[in-house]
Parts: sequence; C-alpha cells; structure tokens
Amino acid sequence: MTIDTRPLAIFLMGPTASGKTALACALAERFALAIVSVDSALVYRGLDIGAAKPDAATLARYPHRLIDIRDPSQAYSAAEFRTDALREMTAISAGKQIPLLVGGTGLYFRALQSGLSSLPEADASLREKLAAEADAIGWTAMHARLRELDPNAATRIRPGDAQRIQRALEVIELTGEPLSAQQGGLPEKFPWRVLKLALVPADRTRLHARIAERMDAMISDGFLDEVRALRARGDLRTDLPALRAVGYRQAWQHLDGEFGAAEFRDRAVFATRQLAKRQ
RNA sequence: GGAGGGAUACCCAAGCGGCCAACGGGGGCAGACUGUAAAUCUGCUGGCUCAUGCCUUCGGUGGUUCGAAUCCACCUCCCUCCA
Repeated sequence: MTIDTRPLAIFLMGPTASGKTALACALAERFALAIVSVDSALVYRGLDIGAAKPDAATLARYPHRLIDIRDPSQAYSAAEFRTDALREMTAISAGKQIPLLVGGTGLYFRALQSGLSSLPEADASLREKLAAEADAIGWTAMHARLRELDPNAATRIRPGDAQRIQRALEVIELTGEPLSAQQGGLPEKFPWRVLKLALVPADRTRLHARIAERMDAMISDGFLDEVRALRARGDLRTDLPALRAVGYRQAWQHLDGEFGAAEFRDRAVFATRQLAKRQ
C-alpha cells in the first residue's frame, strides 16, 4: 500500500433543507477549511431567499466560493463549474487549507471528480434553431432524426426527452460526429484525496416538514418580492436555467396569475420535496 | 319548508348498463442521467399473488337486470337558489 500524498478535500453532500450549510460552517469554525459551494442555483446573483442562500452575515464569517458568480440572464454549466472549482481548490490547498465542497448538485460533484468528455459547450443560437425545428415537427420527429445520425444515442435517449435530444443533435452538428462516439472513457485521476460526507435524512417525513416550514419562512421573508424584482428587470425569461429553479419557477407562474398564493406555496413545497429526492 | 346540484381510489377529477380496479392531473414511491442537473426523462401507485389469476372498491341500505360506479327507492352528508 502506497501512501497517498494528494492533498485532502472534503465533499459534503445532501438534499436541500438537510442542514449542510450549518454543518459546513460548524466545521469551518473548528478546522482550517475553505468552503466551496457546489450548487447550481446559488451561483446566480439575486436568487437569495428562494434558493436558501446563506445570509450576508454567514457569508461574511464563512466565505463561500462560487456563490453569486453569474447573472441570472446567463447559463452556467457543469463544465464551467469543474473549471471554477478546480481553480478554487488549487488556491485553497496552496494556502494550506482544506477545501470543503458543499452542495446538493450531484452532477457537479461527479463532473468535478470524474471529469467530462471533451464535448463542445452549449451553443445558444443552435439550441434556438433546434427548438424552433422541434416546434414545427415535434420532438418525436427530432428523435427519429437522431436515430439516423446516432443510433446509439437514440437508444439511450427517450423520445420524450427533449432536452437530451436537443443536446445530442447540438453536439453532432457542432462536431460532425455522433455524440455516443465522443463519450466514455473518463479515467480521471482526481488530484485530491476525497473524504465524502453525505447527510442522509433518517426520516423523509421530518425532511418534508422542514421543507414546508422553510418555504413558509421564505415567503414571509419576502420571497415573492425577490421574484418581483427579477421580473421587473424585464430581460429574464422562464426558460433560463436560473428561473427554472425550484420555487422561482412556481413564483413566476403565480405572479403571472396562473394560480393563487396558496397553490403557489403548495406547488413550491412539492417541487422542493421532489428535488430533495433527486439529490 | 320548497326547487335543484353533488357525493368516485391519498387529493382533484372523468366515467353514466357490460370493453372499469375504474381516463386524466396532482401527490407519493422507484429509477435514468456526461456543458440546462433546483434541469430533463421513464416506470409503478386497492389487496393478495404477481400468470391472459383471485379478492375487496365508486356515501349507506335495499331493488331492477344475465350483468350496475352507471337505472330505481329510501337514508346520510355537502352546495346553490326560493322562502
């Protein structure tokens, strides 16, 4: 057995409302840790209350990296996260601290540790074009096209999975090669020795109760005003990743008049529970 | 007191004599996932067995019928309107 000389990093994972932030801060209080957020919603500025972003006082005392690094009008991605996180971790380790990666975005953790195949990044205009075509002929037809261009990918991707069909076609158009031929083989040797901690709720009912309580607290803390401010900008649309976040999407629909306040609250709670399951 | 409308599985809600264990949506559960991942998608969701099998369901009790969630009678509860 050889000695692992890689620097240590800690991964703290768990569903929303499971107490990750509190635990991370408690650990940071006692050890030489620097916190890096692993959260696809916290990266956006202006998504605070509804995203359960740690408050200013907490952030001042326990700085979190990779929070508030993007405007809601822009998309962020797993690949960008990987780049950003590796940069932050390198700096932290160089400063003789231990990086503490905290969050609930599983894909980001995976992308960070295992890497991603070298695929082209998202191309907004191409996606728009593909979406327009899909509007015209339907995603089933788009899936049929994928079947011709990349049978392997078409087998893996369901005909109803518009998002993945779009990405596959995007990659094919951008590279001229099938997506399936470009994936696989990620023998990434991660430059850190990872200690993984997972917060697993012992009892779903209790987690559900916490989620409901937290949602009510968010609402009384002005969640809807926060969303009104985002709408007032005028340049944000519901198909942006930032505004598809749990709670924000429902709040937006409510403010559009799709349903009342009580239904908004319930829908937001349901969506949060379902998110917690997937985490 | 009178005139109507309604009671369906955890919730909402179709069904209106057989093709109904009962459309659909929600919720719940399980699962997939390589640059949107707090996203996107899939399956299951009365019980027992899990087989084109059996059993118990559509407010309650009776009745009509070969056969009822669906028709009739009465009862219970809810809603609207007239008094």
